[in-house]
Amino acid sequence: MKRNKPKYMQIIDAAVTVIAENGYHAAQVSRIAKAAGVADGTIYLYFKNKEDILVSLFEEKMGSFVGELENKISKISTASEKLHKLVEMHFHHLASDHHLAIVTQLELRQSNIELRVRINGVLKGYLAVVDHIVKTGMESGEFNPGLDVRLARQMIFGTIDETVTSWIMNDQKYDLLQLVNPVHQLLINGCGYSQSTLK
Amino acid sequence: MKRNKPKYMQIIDAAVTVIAENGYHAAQVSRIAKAAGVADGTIYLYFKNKEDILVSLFEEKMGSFVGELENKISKISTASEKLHKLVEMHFHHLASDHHLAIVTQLELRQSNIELRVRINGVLKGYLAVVDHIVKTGMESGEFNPGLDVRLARQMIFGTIDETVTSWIMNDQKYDLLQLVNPVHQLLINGCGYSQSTLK
DNA sequence: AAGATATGAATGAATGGTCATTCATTTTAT
DNA sequence: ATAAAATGAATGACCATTCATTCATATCTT
Repeated sequence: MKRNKPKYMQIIDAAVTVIAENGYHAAQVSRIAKAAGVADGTIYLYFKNKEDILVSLFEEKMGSFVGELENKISKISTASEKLHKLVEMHFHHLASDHHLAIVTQLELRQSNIELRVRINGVLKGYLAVVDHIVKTGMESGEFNPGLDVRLARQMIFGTIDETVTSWIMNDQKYDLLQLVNPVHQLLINGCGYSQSTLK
Repeated sequence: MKRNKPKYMQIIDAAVTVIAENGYHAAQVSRIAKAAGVADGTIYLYFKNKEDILVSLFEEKMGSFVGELENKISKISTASEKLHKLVEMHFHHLASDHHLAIVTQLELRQSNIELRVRINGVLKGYLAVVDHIVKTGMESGEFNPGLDVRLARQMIFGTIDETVTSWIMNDQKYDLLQLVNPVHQLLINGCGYSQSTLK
């Protein structure tokens, strides 16, 4: 019903820009409307309320990303290489859209908890991909078979997320994609000294 | 001047409780005042504004923790054991005060970016401890000498933080302290298969 | 020692600015 | 001509902050 209405996407894109450039608190509905070239009231023809804009934004922008991710990763055989691709795609996705990166890493997190629970729902798909990689690695013998899958997932997601957030907070002064290899290396081998330091 | 005024701490403790139990948005100044057994106006004798309560809260509760951390860790010789102690103290600090854990992991993050920058200032001390551990390990040969210290810090902090946040979001259904060993193990050896799986 | 005076901590009702949301009306499409 | 979509001014709820006033305690005066 709403997916192929042009105004729907117009409003979402305007919201990303307004929130990224002015911050969550200054992102009044009327400002988003103006940026979308639409009347305030029009917003409410497409979204239940202001929060719904935020969740929809995340659903639209992240939902398709997870699809792509699943697709690309399914074509790779080793767990280590799957993980490498995950890190690369995650970094690329956000490095190629600074506005979206600011919104997801900083602004969206200012939402209340009820909203964050809904956002977590969207994240579930992403985390399922991580879990799958971990399980694959454990079964193939690439990864430690004694791993706690939940913990491994939390390490992988926590590390990637913290890396991106730091990058954003440092005004994207360096190239995020250059960190793909070292981050992947850290996830596989940790801080400890390891024989196989080459990818 | 303000540190030994009883009302100051009274208000901070009330704020932790009110915010943890009702959420940031429902934590009106008047509610905090009532919980502290104080008039609304009194708050403004001790705090510049509402945000100042939040930052002060974090400064008070976290500042002393970093001091303790530095102290304990300086008495340990190996980097791996230092890291183990860091994880243990971090988990213990939050597992022993659920209200504080909710406030730091969920509620405090709803603050605006200006405020988060101030919060990051407080965190700097904590992150310096992490950096120090990483450098120690690299010098002693315990850790991979090719590590990027910033990335290693982000992995360590990101993993710990994500683990605590997940624990909170799952209503603290399991014992956080039981995760100290596996998390430490993950940080040192990563997901990969490693000879030394015992601590 | 008793009263007079000063201090500043504490109070809480009132204020004022902000914005999300609504809806009567207009415009566009079929 | 009818329905559907869009408009944007008006509304009203919300809540941080203010400030005139109170009150308990300390200090001074005789």
